[in-house]
Amino acid sequence: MSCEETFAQQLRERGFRLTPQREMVLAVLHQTEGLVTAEAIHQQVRHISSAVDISTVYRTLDLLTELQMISMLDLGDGQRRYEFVGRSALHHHLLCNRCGGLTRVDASQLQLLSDHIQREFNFEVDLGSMTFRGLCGNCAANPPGGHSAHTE
Amino acid sequence: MSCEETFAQQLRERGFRLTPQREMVLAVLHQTEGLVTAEAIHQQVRHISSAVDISTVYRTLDLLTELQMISMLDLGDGQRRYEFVGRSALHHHLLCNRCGGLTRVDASQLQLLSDHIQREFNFEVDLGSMTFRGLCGNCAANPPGGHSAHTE
DNA sequence: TTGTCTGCAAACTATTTGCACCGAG
DNA sequence: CTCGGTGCAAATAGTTTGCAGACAA
Repeated sequence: MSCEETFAQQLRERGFRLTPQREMVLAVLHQTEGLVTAEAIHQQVRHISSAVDISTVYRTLDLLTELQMISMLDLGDGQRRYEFVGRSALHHHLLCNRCGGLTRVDASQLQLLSDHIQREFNFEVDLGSMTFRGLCGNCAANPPGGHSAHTE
Repeated sequence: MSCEETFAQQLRERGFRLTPQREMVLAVLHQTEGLVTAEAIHQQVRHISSAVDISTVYRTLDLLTELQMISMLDLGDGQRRYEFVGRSALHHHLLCNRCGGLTRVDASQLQLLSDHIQREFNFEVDLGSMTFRGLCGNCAANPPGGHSAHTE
């Protein structure tokens, strides 16, 4: 079953409606490799139909997240990012607190961890939305103002 | 060495100054069990000195985070939370995407994972700031708009 | 038809920033 | 005395919301 059919079906099951706006937002996410902001999605959608409003994009993103067809990432930079689930293998991210660098990491190795958390805490981890914060090798090796300067 | 002495020393080493405002913010965090928002810290501090501004609190929180004396958590609800490092054993959190429930989990079991990421990706994970998003047992068992029909 | 969805515009709010004065070192 | 720190106030900006009309089912 195509992703659009899945979408339509899930909507129907819950009494939601399938609108062109929702189809367009899903299509953009489906076509996009990697993370996208709501703003970027909005621009893509306006490419097709210029009347679509950003608030509709937000509402649709909430819906798609709820249906678990996309995953939402909040990197803490004040701008959420979204990603189509199934676009690539399940993965999580490493985010450097200093330079903001983002590394994508295959999540298969976290399956054991996730299973453990499920059993131990009865909590269903969404591996796709996980972000590990810390310091990348580069920033860890070059601390800002090691002993004198504090230029940032 | 007390936490205040550590603080004073770290500031000196970097050419920063020790001000009453900074001492107060640190004291509040030191006394507080669990997560606090900047707003809550601000209120506590104003209890002592009513002239302290929230922007100073934010600037101090950035500084303390940089010095790794506190850890910053962004749960994605538009409000960051802070926590004194060493207040309790290193831990991470499980955040339910639906009900917002937060569970604190001892991080010792993640040490292996963290070591792995360090070796494999040369990335220094900050375990204390980690949040696993997903669904708590309760919400997973009671989906929203729950046509409570199928209870397999 | 009917009740959901949308566009519009205004609101929200946590956080940031410019600036002139203040005070720690 | 210096120049980093602070209070004040205004700006920022992503996201949310109220509402009346539009439209999928």
